[in-house]
Amino acid sequence: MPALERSTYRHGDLKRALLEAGVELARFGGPQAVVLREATRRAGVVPNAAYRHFASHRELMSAVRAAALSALAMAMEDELAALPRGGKPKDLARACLRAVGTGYLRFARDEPGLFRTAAAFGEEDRAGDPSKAGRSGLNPFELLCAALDRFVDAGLLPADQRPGAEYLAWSAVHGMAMLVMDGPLRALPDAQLQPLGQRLLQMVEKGL
Amino acid sequence: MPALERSTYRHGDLKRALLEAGVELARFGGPQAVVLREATRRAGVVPNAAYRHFASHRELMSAVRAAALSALAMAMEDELAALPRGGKPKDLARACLRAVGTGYLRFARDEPGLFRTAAAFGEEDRAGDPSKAGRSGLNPFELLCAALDRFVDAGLLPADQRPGAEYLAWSAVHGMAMLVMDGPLRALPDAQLQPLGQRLLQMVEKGL
DNA sequence: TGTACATCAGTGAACGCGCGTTCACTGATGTAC
DNA sequence: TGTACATCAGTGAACGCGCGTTCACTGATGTAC
Repeated sequence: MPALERSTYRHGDLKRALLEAGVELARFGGPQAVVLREATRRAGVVPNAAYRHFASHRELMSAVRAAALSALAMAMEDELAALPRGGKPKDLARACLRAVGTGYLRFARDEPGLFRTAAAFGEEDRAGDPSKAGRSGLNPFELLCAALDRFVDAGLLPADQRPGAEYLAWSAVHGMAMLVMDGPLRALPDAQLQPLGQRLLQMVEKGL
Repeated sequence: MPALERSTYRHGDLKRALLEAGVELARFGGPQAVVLREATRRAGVVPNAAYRHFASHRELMSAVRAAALSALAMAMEDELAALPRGGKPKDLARACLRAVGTGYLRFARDEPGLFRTAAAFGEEDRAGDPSKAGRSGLNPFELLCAALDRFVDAGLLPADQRPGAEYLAWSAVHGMAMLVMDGPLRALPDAQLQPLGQRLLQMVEKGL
């Protein structure tokens, strides 16, 4: 099994290459498609070479998932960054929560494979793992919590209703993300999906 | 590979036995665990015997999924049946929608493997397939739609808000079901999960 | 009522596949003298 | 500045596993005469 893309005996950056191959596999096939042997194939390396860098398939998978979570966090941050500056605090708080939800839904739509990988909760979750965070250093869940905290600060949500609210909001948005990815909303054109997503977020705002 | 549980050459009811074995596999391991060879093993039969009754693994899977959907529908109907008779129409309509959601969440909690199988939207969906329905003849989605129609009839939801509302409600409840099954709410004790589910349903009611 | 025969449910053996993982190895790299 | 050597990244070959599926078969059942 000679190396196809490489003239040197050493690869140079195999760990990164394997991770990138794994992410690419996840992108098109979801977590199921993250196959160690296929990642090594794409890196132009013999299967067991992976074991120099990952102790097991599980460990590679875990790294891929962290990358997917990080990408999701960035999609949410992109929406936050696109928000107009200034305005009334209440409007801003509303816009932030909406941006967080919109980013989540957009990522599920644009990158279903990566989204499914990020949402594969099966693997354990070390809190505060920076490899799962976006540019702000917050992971997707923390971004949601921060937006809800602003909601309370702006007086849009009674403080005694705050605990657990993150799971209510997350549920609503996560559910729609699932229906969009491989559920009955998969075939819905963007022009109809976009307003449906906004209605959902409005429901959360009003219902919290 | 002699039959272990059987003295006759013919099995007698192999199709049913395979389906039941498949459901049992799904119950404990989700859709991934529905393995044709294992189902035949449990039925005390040689692997290829399955092909007398199912054209492929896919077809067995599809039958198992229909059974899971049917069980889900029944869990929802159980909640509806437990509702007190009489009362004001508005209260009744609210209670119905809540019952539908509660049944959905309860099933996800009690039968995560079957729930994941029912929610494996990958397979195509023939509408009105009676094998996916509960005792009322309605499948889970149709039960939700019926509850929402009542909501409109009772004057709790403007008719122009009705289209698409099923996807908003479904999203919220489905999302929480996912978080409960293998997400961060998995470890939450029932005593805390129950009120959280009710808060979610209240959010949907208010937010629609 | 008894016998010949068609049907077809289940058998036995094998196929090719791809996976994760282990083992002993080889050879390029970089450091110590 | 040159050489000996330790390190360790990648090789080569193989392992056991379980899967879905195909083939030619066998033998119990039920029907037609």
